Amino acid sequence: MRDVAERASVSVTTVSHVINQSRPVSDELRGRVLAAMEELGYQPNTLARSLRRGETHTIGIIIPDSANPFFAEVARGIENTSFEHGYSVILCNTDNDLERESLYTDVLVKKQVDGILFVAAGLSAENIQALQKRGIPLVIVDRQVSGVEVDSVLTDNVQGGLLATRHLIDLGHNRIGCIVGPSDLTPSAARITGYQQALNEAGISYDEALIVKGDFQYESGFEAANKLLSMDDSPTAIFAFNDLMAVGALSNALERGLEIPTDLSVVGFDDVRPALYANPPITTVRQPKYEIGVLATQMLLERMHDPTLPLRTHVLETQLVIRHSTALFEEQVKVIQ
Amino acid sequence: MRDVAERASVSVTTVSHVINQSRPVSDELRGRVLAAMEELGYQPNTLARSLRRGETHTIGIIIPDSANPFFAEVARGIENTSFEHGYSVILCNTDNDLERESLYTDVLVKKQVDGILFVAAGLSAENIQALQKRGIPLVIVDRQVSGVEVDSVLTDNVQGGLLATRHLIDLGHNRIGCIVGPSDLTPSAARITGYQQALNEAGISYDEALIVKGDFQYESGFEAANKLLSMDDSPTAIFAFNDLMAVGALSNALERGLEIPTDLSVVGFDDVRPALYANPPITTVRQPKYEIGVLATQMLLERMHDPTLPLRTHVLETQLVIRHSTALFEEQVKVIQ
DNA sequence: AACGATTGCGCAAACGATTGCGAAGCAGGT
DNA sequence: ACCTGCTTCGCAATCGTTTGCGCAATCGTT
Repeated sequence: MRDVAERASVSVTTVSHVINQSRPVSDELRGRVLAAMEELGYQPNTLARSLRRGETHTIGIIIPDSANPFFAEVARGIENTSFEHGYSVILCNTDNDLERESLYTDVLVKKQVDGILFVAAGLSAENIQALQKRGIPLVIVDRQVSGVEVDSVLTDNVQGGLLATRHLIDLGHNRIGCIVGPSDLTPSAARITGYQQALNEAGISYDEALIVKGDFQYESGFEAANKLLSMDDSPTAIFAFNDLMAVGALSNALERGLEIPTDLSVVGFDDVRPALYANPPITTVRQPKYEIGVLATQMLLERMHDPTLPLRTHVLETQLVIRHSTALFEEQVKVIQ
Repeated sequence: MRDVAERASVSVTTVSHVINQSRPVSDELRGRVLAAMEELGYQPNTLARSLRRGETHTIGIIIPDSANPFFAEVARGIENTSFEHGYSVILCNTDNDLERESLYTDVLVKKQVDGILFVAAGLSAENIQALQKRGIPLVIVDRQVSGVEVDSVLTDNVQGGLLATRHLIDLGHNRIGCIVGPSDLTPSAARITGYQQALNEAGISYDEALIVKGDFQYESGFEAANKLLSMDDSPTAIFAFNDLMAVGALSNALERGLEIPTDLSVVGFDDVRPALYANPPITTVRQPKYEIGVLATQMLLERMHDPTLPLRTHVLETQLVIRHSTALFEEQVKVIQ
């Protein structure tokens, strides 16, 4: 910048002002400065600017695994809208490792990011409050933490569980297997609630034996279905709490020679691409993944611009996407007879 | 930092030195400083340090789409090894938009990243040279650009095409449909070469009609297979240049009532999860995606530490992963008879 | 007791920008 | 001729660190 100033025979002050248009500059000088910048191939040093201005135009995103199709989509939503608003994003994968998560948040605050997006993160209420105390804008995505008020965007998992289960019940199923996620993850708990609620509505009793736990990965869905389908009184439908597990369940059923959806209905959750790619394409509960990312970063940006804003939490609706992995139970009975 | 110094009754110099262990400090003072830091909850400002030291411990990664399972994997490789070495990564998705790509590279140099990883980027030889002239460490991944020497890591796509095609030929196929990618993408061209080479070896003539173009997305694979399978003399096997298109092709075949692999063999490329999840699981040519990411960032780190290093280009081997979407053509014939 | 080494620390100048304050020049009004 | 008010620009402090240089005290030798 000094070089530019020199070449244009002006002060660095003036150079700064033509760059930022922060003060009127005569056409004469502006021209010289612009020319000098061009000739020198000058690129402003954002570090120095950030140091002085106290803003980095960078946000951090802390996420379990950006290679997981669900998170990948919300990450894209985040990255895209950040880009549109002139922000860069630092990507931090935690693999659900709490230590790595806190290591990364430390890095982010040291790097003076303007805000942090926690998606499905495991941080405690205390952690959050500590960050809030420091005045760091943040929003929590896809996980609610009790005991602290914080900006957050969630999806209505109870509703999602309800939708999926009702759909199956409407099709005539009354023994519905359930492949759930780790119980400490709030979304999973909420979906169970929705499941139970739908059973209640229909007067179907809740059978603990039909619940088997997975870890949201394909393999665990395969294994879970294996258990479910080798029961004496095996379910006629399976509701997996995410699509990856649903696909796993589907594979297991197919491997057993079952016809889908004739012999077994399966519904997933999330509506990621693999659900659509499956054969048959899997009925699922759609979460607006990309939009979640968009909304979350919009909230973050708003908070950054006005820290006094009241805390908000958005909860988004889910939507049942009916494809070809679910069918009437009556039909199945006929086929069997 | 000034506060810490004051509270410990030492100079900021000393504080700096205990933080960095860059100079011996008496236990007495060190203790006071550490205590003061603790009490104040002090976190060093990385911006200032970077400004002074001229290094940000941050790298940029420019990538078409981090939500694409292939790129997602290499991104994870990059992020992980960066993290291990104490580097953060700024994620830049381009969606193959050249303007966005150059916008992002500008941002990165202004943010003074220590290096840039271009994966499957579209930048020209001139762009690369401009960056090199500026002294910015960079490595190119998954795309070779001619007319300039630059660090890069590629996979042996010719070999990959060869492996896949030979496998099909060994199974007795001689009409092998080929779903290729955009022709301006170097990997696609190389795979075609491998395909042709394998045909030559076997004395099978190359039939232009069997080549149909896709865009590496599921849908285009579906459409391409649709064309291929409605030909009068339709192929008995399909080689798709990535797994997403292979899955699309599989879906189309299944929808037509074809049995896989009895009526049609299909092989993909990349070995991403969706290929494994498919029913039947798809035979594919594995690229070491994660390792590509790891290797690329190692190369970048090495160049950053020693800019005088000779330019290198690593080309990685592919590997045929045989699953259940391919079978002997003879058997097919028998079944038909 | 005197003298060079060694150890332990602080001063102040960077790094590359932004910005409050003030100075110079000029026009217009009295 | 003088004052007022714009307009246009530069000085220098500042953001929070790192680091070359130098000073003072201590130590070990002779």
